[in-house]
Amino acid sequence: MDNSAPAAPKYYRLKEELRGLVRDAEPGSPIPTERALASRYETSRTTVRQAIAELVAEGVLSRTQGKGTFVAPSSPTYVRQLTSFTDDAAAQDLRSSSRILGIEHVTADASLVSRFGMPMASELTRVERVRLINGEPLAHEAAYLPGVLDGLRGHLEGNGSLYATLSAHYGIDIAEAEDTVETMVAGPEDALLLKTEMGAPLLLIHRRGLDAEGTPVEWTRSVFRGDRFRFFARTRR
Amino acid sequence: MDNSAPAAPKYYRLKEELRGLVRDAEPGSPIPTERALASRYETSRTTVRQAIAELVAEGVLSRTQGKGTFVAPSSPTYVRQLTSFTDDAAAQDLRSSSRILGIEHVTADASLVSRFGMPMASELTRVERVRLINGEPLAHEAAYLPGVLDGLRGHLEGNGSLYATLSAHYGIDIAEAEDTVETMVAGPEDALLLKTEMGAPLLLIHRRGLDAEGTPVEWTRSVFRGDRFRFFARTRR
DNA sequence: TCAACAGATTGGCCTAGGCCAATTCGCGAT
DNA sequence: ATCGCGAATTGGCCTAGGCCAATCTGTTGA
Repeated sequence: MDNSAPAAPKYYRLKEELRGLVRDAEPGSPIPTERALASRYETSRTTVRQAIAELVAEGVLSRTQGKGTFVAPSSPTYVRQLTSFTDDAAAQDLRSSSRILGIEHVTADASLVSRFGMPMASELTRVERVRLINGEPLAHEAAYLPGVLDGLRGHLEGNGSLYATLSAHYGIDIAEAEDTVETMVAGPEDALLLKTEMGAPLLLIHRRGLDAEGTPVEWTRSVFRGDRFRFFARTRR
Repeated sequence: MDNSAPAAPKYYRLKEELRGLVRDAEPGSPIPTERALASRYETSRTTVRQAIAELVAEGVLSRTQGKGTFVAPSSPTYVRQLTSFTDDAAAQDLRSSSRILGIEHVTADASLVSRFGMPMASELTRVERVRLINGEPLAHEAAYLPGVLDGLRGHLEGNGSLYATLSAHYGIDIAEAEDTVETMVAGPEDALLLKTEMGAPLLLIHRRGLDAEGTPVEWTRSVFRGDRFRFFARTRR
């Protein structure tokens, strides 16, 4: 009779069931505890946790040890359109900010030179930051810039925009950017920095920034939360 | 003493351990069975399975019920660069092909019209396909094109390229494309069509194709396997 | 020689429950 | 009232093992 969906695993049916229950619920409102759900749906906590885990990965739910599981606040989805994080956020009426994890000078690694086509600069500046939207972590990125940029931290703490700072204080203008977008699974460090869970899907973006002459002047590795983020591109043939 | 990584979950340590073992292994070679690994590492099968599941999601391993778990063949990573799937594959020396799931005429839905800025065409043509690289499924996509395109199936079965067919037989030339890229988790249908696992990370891409006058002439929803695929974009300010 | 069948093997899914850590709540002392 | 402490609650992680389905393997019989 019913051969439409006979083989769907139990955790998946539960997941979709929960998704339906949550759809009309107030963001931030709690859902029943795992033990309660296991009892209500006559299943084991393991199965409930598997269903919840995928909904968390999709950004539908969020959970905290000791507190409970909640309907995820519908965080604004940040869309990457232009080349500057700060400009993009402003264009979407989002408050952007950054937490600087470190600024340091590094010597040009062979892999950096070859993989990213940087000119043979013996010294590079590395800027590692967490990018926040409305106070919530969205991305973790490390930018490499050729040369020794003195006083960069001070300038960055001022307005936050790397591109604006580079243009105003160092005469570096990024005219063109090449982005490569791929998926990634969150490890412990990513989970911590982005306040997400291990195993959550992330977007890994490598960017090469070029100036007006086509010379590479930036290479950045960014990791974005898979929920809360979309990448936009316009291509002409 | 050792406060470097005291709190890393067991399944994660096992995952990285396995990743190391597999790094130098021949693609396609089998790894020990889940039960054997559980015994060797003095853990439970549940924990082993969690470690393997993430490695499968990353494309490092692949497994089949009844057969075993294997080092994933290092599938070529398809990179989306231009606007045409067929052209991109050719540029990367990959054999591309398509499996047509259905071609049908649909009446313009309000959501289609509003969300994608299609002109008010009462009739649309919907083309649903699975795109393959070297015979392996890479993407599942559904394209909507304005108007009733007679004989489309025949032309598509000929060369496979939708854009080439539209240009040659229907006078439709896509000059510009707008892509939105986001993550997604594989459900049962996606897993089946793309020969991947439920819960595996996917890339969901919505494309709006415009002709030389800027009129929308295509809207496509594509789901790509998260391993095996990268998206490339070049942006000028 | 080869086909068919029976058992063993392997991953897919699930159960039942334990211990720990983070958080919350209530009660008692100040 | 308020602070502090301990118990209860909740998610995080793990164990041990069961049943099923898909696959493989060896044996048996035509």
